[in-house]
Amino acid sequence: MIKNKKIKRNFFLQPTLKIAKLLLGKYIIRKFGNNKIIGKIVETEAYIGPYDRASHAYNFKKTRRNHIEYLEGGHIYIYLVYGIHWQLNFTTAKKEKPECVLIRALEPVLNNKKTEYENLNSKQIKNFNPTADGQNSKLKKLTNGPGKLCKYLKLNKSFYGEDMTKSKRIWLEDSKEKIKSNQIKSAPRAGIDYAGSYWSKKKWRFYLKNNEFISKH
DNA sequence: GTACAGATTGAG
DNA sequence: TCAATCTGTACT
Repeated sequence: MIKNKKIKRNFFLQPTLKIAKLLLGKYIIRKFGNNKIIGKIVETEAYIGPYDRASHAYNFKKTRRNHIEYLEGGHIYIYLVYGIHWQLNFTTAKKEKPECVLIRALEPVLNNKKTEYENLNSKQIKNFNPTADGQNSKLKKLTNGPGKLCKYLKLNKSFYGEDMTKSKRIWLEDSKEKIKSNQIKSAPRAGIDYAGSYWSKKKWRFYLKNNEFISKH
């Protein structure tokens, strides 16, 4: 359940690995017109530049694409991979420390107001039962990957550098439930073999145990 | 300038 | 298994 409490700056200034875990169970609220698109975070990955070889900011690398990583925690770092898919990250740590957390999967939240579900009609939403659906549930496929959740939340380059603590169109809210440490699983990060085995084996990917919406990998 | 790979996805 | 095709890097 969503706790009507917006996440503030201090949250994003904690150690990055801690934030990656604390983000699990929190809610991304995306205001779109008169609607709210809401998703519960169920999978994240930490990237700790400049010493993390898998990070875009390895060795203090700074490019037109990644310079926003150097901002104070709480900003959106969004970029295009493979020329097609947007990837949503939140910056963490203090200014000039290029650390961030990638959001890899969400669980869509059915809002009692009108929530937008692309590719789903009202009948499908009504009939959806998250505990009884099969592998081919359309809703399940909607947000179980970093590129897909950006499409679901209608995010694009215009969110580059957006401040999550000030924005009127996207922010984070806390959960009423407390996530216990035994509900959190960790695993190696996805798609970073180029960084070498030392970094690609680091278990800096976190997800909620037994959640139906985590990404395939 | 050209070549190539990547924090991915969906179709076949 | 493969193609979609933007961004950054390593070369001519």
